[in-house]
Amino acid sequence: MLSDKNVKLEDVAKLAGVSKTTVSRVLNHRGYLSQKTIDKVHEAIDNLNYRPNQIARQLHERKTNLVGLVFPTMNDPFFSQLETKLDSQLYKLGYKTLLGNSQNDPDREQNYLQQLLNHQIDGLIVGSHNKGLTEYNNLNLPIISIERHIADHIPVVASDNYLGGKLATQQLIDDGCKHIIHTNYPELIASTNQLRQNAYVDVMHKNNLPVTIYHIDFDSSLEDKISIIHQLFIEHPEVDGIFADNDTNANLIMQTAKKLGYKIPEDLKIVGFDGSKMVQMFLPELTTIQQSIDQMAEVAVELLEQRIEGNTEVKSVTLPVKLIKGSTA
Amino acid sequence: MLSDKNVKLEDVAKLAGVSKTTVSRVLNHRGYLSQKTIDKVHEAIDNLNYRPNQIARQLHERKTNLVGLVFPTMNDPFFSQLETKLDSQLYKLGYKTLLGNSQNDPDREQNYLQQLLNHQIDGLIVGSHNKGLTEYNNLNLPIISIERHIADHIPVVASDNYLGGKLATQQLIDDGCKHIIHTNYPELIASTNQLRQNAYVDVMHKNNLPVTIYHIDFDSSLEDKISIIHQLFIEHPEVDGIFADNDTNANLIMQTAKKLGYKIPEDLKIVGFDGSKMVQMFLPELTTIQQSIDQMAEVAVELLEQRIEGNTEVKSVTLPVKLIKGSTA
DNA sequence: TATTTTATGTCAATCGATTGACATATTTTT
DNA sequence: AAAAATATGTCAATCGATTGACATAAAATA
Repeated sequence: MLSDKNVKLEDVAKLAGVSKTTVSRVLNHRGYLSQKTIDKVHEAIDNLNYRPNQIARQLHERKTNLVGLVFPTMNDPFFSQLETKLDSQLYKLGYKTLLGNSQNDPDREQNYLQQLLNHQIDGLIVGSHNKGLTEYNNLNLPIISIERHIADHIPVVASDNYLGGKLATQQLIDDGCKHIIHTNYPELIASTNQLRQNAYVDVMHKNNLPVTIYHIDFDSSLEDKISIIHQLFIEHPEVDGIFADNDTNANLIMQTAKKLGYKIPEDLKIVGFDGSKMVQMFLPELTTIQQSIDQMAEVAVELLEQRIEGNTEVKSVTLPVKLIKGSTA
Repeated sequence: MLSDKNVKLEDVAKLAGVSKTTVSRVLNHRGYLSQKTIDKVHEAIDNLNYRPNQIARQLHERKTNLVGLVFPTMNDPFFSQLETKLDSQLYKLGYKTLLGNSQNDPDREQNYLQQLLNHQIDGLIVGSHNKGLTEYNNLNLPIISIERHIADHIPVVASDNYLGGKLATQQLIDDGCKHIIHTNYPELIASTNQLRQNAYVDVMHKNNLPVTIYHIDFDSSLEDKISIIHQLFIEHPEVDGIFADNDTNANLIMQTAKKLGYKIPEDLKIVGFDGSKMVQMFLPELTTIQQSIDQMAEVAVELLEQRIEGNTEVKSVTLPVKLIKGSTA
C-alpha cells in the first residue's frame, strides 16, 4: 500500500522528472505549461497517490477554509437541521465545518472557542445559549450569530420571533382559549426568545386575558422538564391553551397532558415553535410556528462569506415564520 | 481592538524582552526557566492576546488533532445522537471534529473524503452507506467504521444486529402475529442491516411463517417512502405485524396505518429499530430494538485512539441491543 | 574557589507548499 | 533573421512554531 501521508511535492517532481516549481505550476495553473508536462505531472501524482498538504498550503495562504460552528447540541431537531444545512451550504463555498457543540456548558464553550481559534478558522457561526461569554466581543474574526444577540457589531440571523409569538397566541385565542400559558427559557436576556414572550404578553393584554409564564430551562434534564410541566397542570388545572417556546417542550406538554387525562384539542390546545422537519415527521399533528430553518442557514452562510470577503457593513437579517396548522390547535 | 491573527511568537518575544526560543520554552514547558521570565512571557501573551498558530505547529508536528466524521446526514435521530456523542468523546481526548455529511451522495462522499484527507486529519470515523467507494481501502490512515463493513482491515463497531432482528421478530410472534412483514434497505451488501433481515428470515422459517420483505431506501424522499408503505398495505391487507429496520420508518408505518384505519396494536403490531433518545422522546409508545448508540460512539473513539497510537491489532466490536417495550407490540 | 546547575540567547534547519526574480532554452510569429 | 511568446529550471524567501546544537552568563553547591 502506498503511503499518502509522506508523499510530498518533491517526490512528484522527482518522479515526473521536472522541478518543484513546475509541479506547483501544474497544481495551481500558473505560468506557461506544455500539455506533455501537465500529463507527466498528473501521472506522477496518480502513481504516488499524492495529495497536497493543506496544512503547508494554509500556512502560506493564511486561510484554512475552516468554519467553526458553536451550538449547544446537535441532538435536537432544531439544531440538527440547522447544522446539517449550515454544513451543506458551507460545503458549497468550499468551507469545511469544525464542530464545537458546547452542551451549553460555558467552560466548555470557552474552551471550544479557544481551540477553534487556534485552528485558525476563517469564520464562526454561533448559536449557543451561554450568557456572559465576553470572548466573542474582542475577536478579530468574522462571526455570524443565529437567534442570539452577542455583541453590537455581530450580525444576527433570526426569525420574526415577535410575529411568531403573536400568531401562536392569537391562534389559541381564536380557538376560544381563555387560560393560556406560555413556557419559555428562564434567562432571555440575549436570546431572541424574549420576543416570543413579549408578543404573548402583548396579545394577552390586548385581549384582557391573564398572563402566566412557566420557565423551562433548555439544558435541564428530561425529568426536570416533565416535573415543571406537571406542576403547571397542578397549579393551573383551568389551563385550556399552551404556547410552548419550542416543539420539544410542546411534545412533553402533550404527553403529560394526555397522561393526566386532558383531551387534545378538546380540553387543551397546544401551539409549539420551530417546525423542524424531524418534528413534522414524528409529530405531524402538532400545530406550530415554523421557522425557516434552512433559510436561516443559507442566510447565515451568505453573511459569513461577506464578512470573510472583508465587507464590514453586514446587517442583521430577520426571516419570516408561519403557522403550521395541525390538530392540536 | 487587538488583532489576534497577526500576533506571532516573535511579537511576544519582543514585548517580553526575551528570545523566541525562550517564549517557545515557556509555551512548551521545556528546559530551564525562571519564574520571572515565565511571568513576563505570560504577561506579554495576555497583553497581545497571543494565540499560537496551530497550523504552523501542526506542520511541524505532523499531527492536526482533527478527526473526520463521514456520515450520511446529521438530520436523523440515530446519526445526530451518534455524532453528538462522537464529538463529545473526541473532545475529551483533545481531538476536534471535522464534519463530512455526505447526504449519501457518492460523489460528495468521495469529495468530502478527499478534502478531509487534504486537511491532514489524524483519523476517520465512517458510517456512511455508500457502496462501491474503494477509496477507503488504500488509505494509510486510522479508520473506524460504524455499522458498516468497508474493508477487511478496518474495524467495525456494530450492534448485535442478528439478536436485534431475532428479538423483534420473536416479539411479534409472541404477540400472536401471523403475517409479519419486514422492511429494510434495498442494498444490504456492506450494511450490518443484513443481519437484522437474516434473523427475521430465520425466525420466520423456524415458525413456518411466510417471509415478506419490503425495501425502503434510506435516501429516498419522504413521499417515496410513504408511497411504498401504502403499497405494502394494499398488497398485504392481511398484515398484522411489521418489523421495521429503523424507527423513522416504523413511525411512517404507524402514521400510514392509522390513516388507513388500522388500530395499533389491536389490528397491527409494530417493532422498530434504533431506540434513539429523540425517538424515545417523541414516540415513547413505539416498541423498538434499542442500540447502545452512546456506547457505540465511546467504543469507536477508543478504537480510533488505539489505531492512532499505532496499534494495528484493533478488533471489531459487537455491542448489545435490547427490546424496549412500548405499546405498539 | 572550583564546579555544577540553572537560565537565557543565537543561529539555523525543519515541516511542505507557494511564489517572485531571474535565467535559459525552445518554439512561433513577424 | 530578429523579435516575441512559450516552456521549464534554479534559487531563495515566506508562512509561524519547534528544536537541536552551542555559547554564555549568573546563581547555587560542593
